[in-house]
Amino acid sequence: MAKELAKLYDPKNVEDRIYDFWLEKNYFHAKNDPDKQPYTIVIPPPNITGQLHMGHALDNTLQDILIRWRRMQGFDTLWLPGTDHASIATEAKIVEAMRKEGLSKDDVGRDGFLERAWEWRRQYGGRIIEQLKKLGSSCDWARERFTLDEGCSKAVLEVFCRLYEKGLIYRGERIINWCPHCLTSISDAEVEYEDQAGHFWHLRYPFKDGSGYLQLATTRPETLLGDTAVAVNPNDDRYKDLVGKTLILPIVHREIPVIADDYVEMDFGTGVVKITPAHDPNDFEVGKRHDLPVVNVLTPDAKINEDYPQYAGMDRYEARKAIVKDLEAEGALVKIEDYSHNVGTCYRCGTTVEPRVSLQWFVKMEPLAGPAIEAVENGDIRFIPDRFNKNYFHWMRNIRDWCISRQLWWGHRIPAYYCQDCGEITVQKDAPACCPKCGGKVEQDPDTLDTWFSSALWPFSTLGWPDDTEDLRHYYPTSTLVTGYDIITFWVSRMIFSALEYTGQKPFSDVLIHGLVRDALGRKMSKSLGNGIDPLEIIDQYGADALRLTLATGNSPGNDMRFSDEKVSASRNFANKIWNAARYILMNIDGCDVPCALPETLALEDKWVVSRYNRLVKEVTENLGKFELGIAVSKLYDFVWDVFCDWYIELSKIRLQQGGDAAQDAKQVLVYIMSNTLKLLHPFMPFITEEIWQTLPHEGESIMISPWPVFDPALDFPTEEAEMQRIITAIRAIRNRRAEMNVAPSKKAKVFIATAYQPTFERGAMFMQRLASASEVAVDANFEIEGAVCIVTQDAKIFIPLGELVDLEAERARLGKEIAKAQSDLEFINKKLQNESFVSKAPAAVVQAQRDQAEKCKEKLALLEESLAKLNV
RNA sequence: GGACGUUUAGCUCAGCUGGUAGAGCACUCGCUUGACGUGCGAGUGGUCACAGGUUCGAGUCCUGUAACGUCCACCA
Repeated sequence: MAKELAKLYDPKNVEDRIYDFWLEKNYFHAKNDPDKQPYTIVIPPPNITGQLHMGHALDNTLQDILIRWRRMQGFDTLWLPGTDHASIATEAKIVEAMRKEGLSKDDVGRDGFLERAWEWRRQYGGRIIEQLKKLGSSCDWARERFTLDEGCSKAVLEVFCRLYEKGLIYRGERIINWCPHCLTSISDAEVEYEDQAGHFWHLRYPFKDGSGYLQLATTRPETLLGDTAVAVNPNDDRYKDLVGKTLILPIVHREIPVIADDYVEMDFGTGVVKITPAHDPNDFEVGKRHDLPVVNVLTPDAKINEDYPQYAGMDRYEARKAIVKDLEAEGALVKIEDYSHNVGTCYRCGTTVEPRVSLQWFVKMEPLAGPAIEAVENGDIRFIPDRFNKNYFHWMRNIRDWCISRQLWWGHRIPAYYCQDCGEITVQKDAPACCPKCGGKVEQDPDTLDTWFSSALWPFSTLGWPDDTEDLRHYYPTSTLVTGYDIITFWVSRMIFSALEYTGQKPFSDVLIHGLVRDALGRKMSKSLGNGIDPLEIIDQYGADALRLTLATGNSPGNDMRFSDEKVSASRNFANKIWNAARYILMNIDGCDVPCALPETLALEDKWVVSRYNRLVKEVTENLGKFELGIAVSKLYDFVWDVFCDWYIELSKIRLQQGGDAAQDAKQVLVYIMSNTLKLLHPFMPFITEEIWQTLPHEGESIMISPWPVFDPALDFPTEEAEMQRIITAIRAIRNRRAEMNVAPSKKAKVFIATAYQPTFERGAMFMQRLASASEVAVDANFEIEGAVCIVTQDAKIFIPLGELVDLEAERARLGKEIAKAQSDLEFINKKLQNESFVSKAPAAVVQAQRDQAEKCKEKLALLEESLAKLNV
């Protein structure tokens, strides 16, 4: 940075250069220093299909703030980056790309497909990583991982085999959620429910013996093809005698029994339910209890299968129409009612999921959930804010087995081998040459694992587990996980039970939960709405620091936030403000000849700003410790703009103009406060703080590895702070009066101050000259100036002879107003003090404070009245 | 159906363990102030969603209501 700086801060000239400097110096690299306390964050790995969006920007800004802060505090920090292979999302992209070439998965085969997928990952997988760098993320890129890399895959195999041996992974025929578009099973967590308008079709199923019929209703008439029973409640007197009788299923004309099951609600509808075990999860359970046949009527892409030639090939909605028509023709349709119900959809593609019976692999969850619940209950793992405990507990306590097999090719292939001869299942890490039981030929399960199965291992698989590595020993368990509330169930919960089960340790101590970044109108940013804001465009326009500051400002754990251009430009303005404060200091110091330490003697205003700064250190550090990043940054904002720029820099101008020792002291304080404040600001705005810090006198080679400021009791100056505050109050009061009276700032005026704090105001005289347009300042304990404007503060009576400029009437009115205000204030306090129960029950200090205030109020009132009286003379 | 969150100045939001409400933006007035007009100074603007309760005292604690939002469960 040259001495002649541009008036405006231009991030484009700075950010890439600084980032390259950090990389070159290898500052992001975690040294694994056994003498230092570790602080570890593993990144929530973004999908390789993804582009950086605002959610990532927020998530990673928060992580970078924490990491940079802890690094400066002297921790051995590791922020471990990486990406997720995102099985469904990536596979869908590849399939789509192939479709455009006129190819299908079957055309290219498994190996050909995987080749394409890896090529895709080589080409695009690094894209989001480059985008994270633009944000300033100080990740240890040398440790970058990928969920499908060798190490992570090794961990996946290890876990799968261990769980299988322990009986916690099993294969079974269950009803699962099937996405007819992605053509794979998905877990319960991957289903999103939405309200959809639908219908109730009321149907009649006749008895075989011709003795009438049972009436029931369904929202999915097409599943009737797969009905294998009709159920009623065992306690339902209406139907008690009918249980065991046989019905004829309309259209199909198959015989099905009437059964009794508690699952049926008597008071809902007619109290009769058709049971389709193959196509409804509840019916599946009923079917199991009653040993009913499971009749599948749909193909994987949700078309009617070959068993029903008249409908075969129709998709489920076409079939519905056709079947309703046929039911009507057969006289089985009673009526159609409008009905709105919740329908499960695939969280990836939005297609309505189809419950489907199939052979899948599952993780038995109950034994794993126990310790996971306990770890949060006993405080080993903390959610911030803690209200998310409730979500977590609810999910964990009602957990169902986790369907982990996916009918996809892109992912970790299930290490299960089936003997083609004897049917033996062998689960092991390496493919067996032949069946260990009969020596027959074996074939590996074609399916892969749920993406979340590998991300569940992320905090330790990335550190080398299952091997006992140095990194694992030093950096694990990790410290903080930063993520949005939307993936607590998908990811956070699964990491917790996985870590406890496999490593015997928690995966992390604190989980900082943040909300969603919404648009300026509070809407979720989404592709379909087209209201997404591209963080890279914001960076391009305003700079990464401005974006980061915006995301940190007002950020409160767990709460959503709105993003708007106005906020970013306010942040950009703040960056510019800092830039100009630095410019001012650099213009006034001669090169780097100012030591970056406080001078031996501190003037009143120095002590004031140092004391304020010292308190800032404490507040910022404390709030970072509580994950209140928004509060920390707002304290910084206020200090920089209000305390340092608006007051201290203005005050410093007096001594800088005087020159000599006084000027030298002021320069030192300016440099000291500026460079230390930059340190506090660095985690939030890394680029600009580095750029400025490098130009100021400094020790060390980078702000990002400089020591974090520490609260110092020796820098606490409460007396001087209060003293300076009196002067500031007086200056404000004078400016206020002058503004009210429309006195041009260029018009200087004498100021006479009558006060009990004579020394204070004598010291403050020069400040008033500079900042309150005073031509000269006289201080005395008992001034009485005739024909002057009188300003009353709690500490002083200030007279300004502005005779010719004063509108007497206006002044009278104004004084009257002020008296009224003082009176009502006094009244308010007196009312309290006259309240016996207040005086007796409130703490003594509070009562005393009120008494003091009443006294001051009385004094002020007296002064005001006196002034008014004088004016009237 | 269950749980949670939000409701404070025109807008976006702070307000910790209860002691006469704050910031940024917007608005009004003034300013070629030797760092910055992406700026400086001064202002206008709020019965803190509503109703009860606890307390000497409630934006702050408790109970309930309403609106908006989110998550979970789900009756065919």
